[in-house]
Amino acid sequence: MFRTNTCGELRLADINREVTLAGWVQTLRKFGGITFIDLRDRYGVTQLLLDEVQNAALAENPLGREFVIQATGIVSERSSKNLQMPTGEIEVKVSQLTILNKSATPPFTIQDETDGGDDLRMRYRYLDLRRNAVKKNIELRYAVNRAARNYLHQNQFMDIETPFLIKSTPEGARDFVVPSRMNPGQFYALPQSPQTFKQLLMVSGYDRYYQVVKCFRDEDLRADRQPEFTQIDCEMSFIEQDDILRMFEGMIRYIFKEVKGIEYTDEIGRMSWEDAMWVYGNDKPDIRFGMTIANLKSPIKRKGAVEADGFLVANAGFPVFDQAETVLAIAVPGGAAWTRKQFDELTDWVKRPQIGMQGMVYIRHNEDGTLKSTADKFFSEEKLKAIADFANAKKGEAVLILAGREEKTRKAISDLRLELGERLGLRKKEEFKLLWVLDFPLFEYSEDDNRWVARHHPFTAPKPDQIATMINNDPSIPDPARYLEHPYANIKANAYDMVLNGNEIGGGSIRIFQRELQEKMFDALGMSREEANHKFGFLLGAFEYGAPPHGGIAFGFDRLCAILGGSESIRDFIAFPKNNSGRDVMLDAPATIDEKQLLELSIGIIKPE
RNA sequence: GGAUCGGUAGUUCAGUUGGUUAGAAUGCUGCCCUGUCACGGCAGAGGUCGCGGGUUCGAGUCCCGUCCGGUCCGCCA
Repeated sequence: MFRTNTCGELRLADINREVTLAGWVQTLRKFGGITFIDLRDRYGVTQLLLDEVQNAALAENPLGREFVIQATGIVSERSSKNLQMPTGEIEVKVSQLTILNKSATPPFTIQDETDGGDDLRMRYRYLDLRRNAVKKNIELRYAVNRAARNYLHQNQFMDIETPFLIKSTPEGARDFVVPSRMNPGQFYALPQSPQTFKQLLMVSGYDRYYQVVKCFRDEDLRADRQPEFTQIDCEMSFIEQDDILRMFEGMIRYIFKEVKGIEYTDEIGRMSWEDAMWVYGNDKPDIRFGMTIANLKSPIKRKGAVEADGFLVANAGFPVFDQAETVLAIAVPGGAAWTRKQFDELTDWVKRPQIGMQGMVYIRHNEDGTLKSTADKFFSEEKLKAIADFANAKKGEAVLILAGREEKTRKAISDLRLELGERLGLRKKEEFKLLWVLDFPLFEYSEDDNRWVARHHPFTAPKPDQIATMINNDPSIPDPARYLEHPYANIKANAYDMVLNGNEIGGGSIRIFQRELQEKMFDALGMSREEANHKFGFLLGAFEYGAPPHGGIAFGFDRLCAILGGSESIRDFIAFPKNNSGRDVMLDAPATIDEKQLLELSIGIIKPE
């Protein structure tokens, strides 16, 4: 037998057994007569003890870090124990040691706290994966995968594979393309998601489908974005939105329980997209903390906003506010005690190009009830008090106010809110808060193309009571400046996102399942009938042969794992990730290919001048 | 496409106002050590300061270009 046990399982109860272990040399600790070896495998670390005889043999064939060895010996109680490690009460007194393979000195230490930088770790990813810290992420990923599959299987979902070599449909993200040798000049595309296939499976009657599947998008990357990533992709027939929400609340609860041991019993809130944007400035709000946004220039009363004079800041003779499209405020706990320097630092933060605000106005609501502001000149203390009250700023808090163009200011105050939440320690890693965001707009207006684009994707159904609005109105936009007045601007989609701690972890929709409505959708997106037929004729055709009502959802598997693992970066949860230029630095891919290969593919390289 | 931070020993980093022979820790090599587990002690090797150009009596340090890596915006669901 190659090995009788793993390096993680021997205990006091195994004393006096003869065992054989195999693994990697983690460390060597040599003394005059004896040597200790920490032997590591996937399951743990066990200490080996070499006596004088073995030690002498070691001089002939020296060991080094990461050598692969096999050791046979007797399990013994240690004379000095290490209770930090599970196997710390025993050691194996080696009688026979075989070097199975040598190792070069690794370029970084294979420890929990490695001395290797990211680039180096990625270049030697196979060594990095030996580290406990990375291994536990990969294990967590498998646990999430297993839990999702178990739950879906228990609920009659079927895993059905769909092709990777498909047709390019430039709508949404850029496609990765693959040249076809047998069809010169023609290309496959890699799927951005199995969207149309899962819908076809619904037409075929496989009424509950799922897949843990790779998807590909040729767009620029981030810490939480990879060119190839994994989705838990699901679709169901004969359901309404509520059925899907409940089914997948069940799944996420099951995952929390199985993977984290957390019973997530709280009701999962449901918030409309409009409310999310209004109260949090963001369509994926982090609801672990408050600091909700008050709109100082709007008369509209909303959930979470205190009833007050909405035009609080209008016509005060303060040009910054008067000229702004919108004026938004948040209240920061403890902010009244901040120094001038702290406010200046935060002002610089919002003025960075990434945020791009001109400045920030603030009001201190002091503990003694007085109010002090950078805009004192324009507002009486009563007015400041009214603003503070409207922004829900209690004594000891500060009101931070940003003013400017609607969209930019809303994004800025949302970023500011998240930044402050981070700085004040309100975004606790070990706290998990789920939320559904519902009723997204079906369309977004594209200034570049002066047409509507699908916010989610072109197969998303409008709310049932808005189908008529869509059917009965011409999608064309006569005056781009007034696109908001077009009936299409207000059509809401039967779409939903699941949000966890301010991250979109899943999103989906009820789909269009009737040919007429689907054609109308393509019209609305400015796609001619020919173009629609060329790109999606197969789907439109399928809709003529008894397509059932259906809908689905897809979860970002890598991101879900990262959040459950308490990390910002999804790369730690992917065995072989790419860097932020889309490169695999271990393989050094992508790479050029031979002239001969290019010739076979009928491809020439155009050099930009 | 843009912004920004970084690149110095195998590795992680320090390097003052431009000034003699570029340092530390760790890793590596050798010797000593029978209870370590971040073992300890002594000695030693190890550098194209990313690359190219410029300014200067003199550049790791200043300037320009370029390559590589990180983060973000645009983009992306």
